[in-house]
Amino acid sequence: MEKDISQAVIRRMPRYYRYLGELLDEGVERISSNDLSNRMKVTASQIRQDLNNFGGFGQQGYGYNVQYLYDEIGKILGLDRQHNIIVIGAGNLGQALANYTKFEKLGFKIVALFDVNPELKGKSVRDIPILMLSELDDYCANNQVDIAALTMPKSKADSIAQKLVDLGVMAIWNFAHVDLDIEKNEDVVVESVHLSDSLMQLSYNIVKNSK
Amino acid sequence: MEKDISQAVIRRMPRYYRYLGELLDEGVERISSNDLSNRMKVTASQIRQDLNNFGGFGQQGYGYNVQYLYDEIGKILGLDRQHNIIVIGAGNLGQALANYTKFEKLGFKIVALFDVNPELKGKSVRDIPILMLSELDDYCANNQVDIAALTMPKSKADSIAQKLVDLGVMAIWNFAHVDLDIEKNEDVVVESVHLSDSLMQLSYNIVKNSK
DNA sequence: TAGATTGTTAATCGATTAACAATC
DNA sequence: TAGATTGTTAATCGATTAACAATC
Repeated sequence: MEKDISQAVIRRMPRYYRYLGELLDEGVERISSNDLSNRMKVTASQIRQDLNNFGGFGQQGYGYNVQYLYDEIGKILGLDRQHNIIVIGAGNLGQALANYTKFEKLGFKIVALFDVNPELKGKSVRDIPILMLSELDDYCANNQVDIAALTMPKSKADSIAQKLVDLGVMAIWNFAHVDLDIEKNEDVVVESVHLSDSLMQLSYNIVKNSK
Repeated sequence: MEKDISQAVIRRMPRYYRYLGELLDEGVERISSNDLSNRMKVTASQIRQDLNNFGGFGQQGYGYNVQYLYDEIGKILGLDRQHNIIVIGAGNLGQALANYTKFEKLGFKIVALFDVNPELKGKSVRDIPILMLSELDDYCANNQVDIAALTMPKSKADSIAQKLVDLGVMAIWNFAHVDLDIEKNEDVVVESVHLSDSLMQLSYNIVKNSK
């Protein structure tokens, strides 16, 4: 296996991708690490170092071709393939995720939502069906599921995460306010969005600012 | 001003708070940095270093009193005061935020939602009123607003963020898929939740894992 | 007191920045 | 060719870990 690239670098890649997308929209064809660094408020050195973890995408004296770099970063991030997502929990957050058309443009397709509330049975969001949690096993057996997003209460998170892994889902996008037991398992990819943690960080900075 | 504490440390504080809360629920009275490190999968050294940025909360030979440490970290994170939040955009995500009772327990109270869609006029979520965006100026003039959460499309994000700052809101919780211009302004606290970035990071790790 | 565990200094490791030779 | 800018090595900076004296 190749040397692992640090998480610090990985975290910055989507941001590069975002800025390159904006440049494309503006019709910019090429950009130097220096110009990009001014836009993004990072050092040009960091941009060059980060990119060179994956290969030499630029050209001396010219800079980087925006479209080419955009596509290459897309490949690095796995955006050149489709990922099927199921959402566990069809409450507001689950439905919000299902309504984001942005994700689909990036190759992430939400294919079904699951809930325990019988009132939601038979309903759908943007043609994405809401199924009962009891149908989960069946669904996973008959459909390709790459990612499961957990938007249900944290008390259920660990058991459902374990069940999903048993059903063959190898990546969990966790919105429950806990660290999942399953994270200890190296083979499972877990990415957590801890909204209350984010809010506390915000709060810390408010307090700091007001001093 | 005291020496700034690194963002790496700040990011870890909510996680400590979370684990201490769980310990409290379990009725654990005291814990050593070593025992906590086993639970959290970090080094005991890091825990002690992190905490000592803010003061000596422990006692040699004893460890840390869970309740005391929990309260102290709460104060550090500004959870000992109430923060009023308005949410701009009353779509699924905005309503999902309004429905999280968890935030309120942490001192973050969502007081109003704003939208441009006239169909939402007069409606409410958990008794939190949905107001029209045209009422924003008035509302901010007559109510204490500490934080504004942006859940509307990114095309509107910069202009609304600027407006909010002009109205005196000093912190923005940004869910739009852009970096805000306002972030360059040192006085404004901006915390962004970039869901698509998070998904791309997840995707990178899927690709890496499948190799 | 003896044992445990912190607070803190010192050592190590990794990430960021600077510098510049290579080269388009 | 001259100028620009990369890719990459070296230097710096900061964060993490280890070690241990202080002390409960």
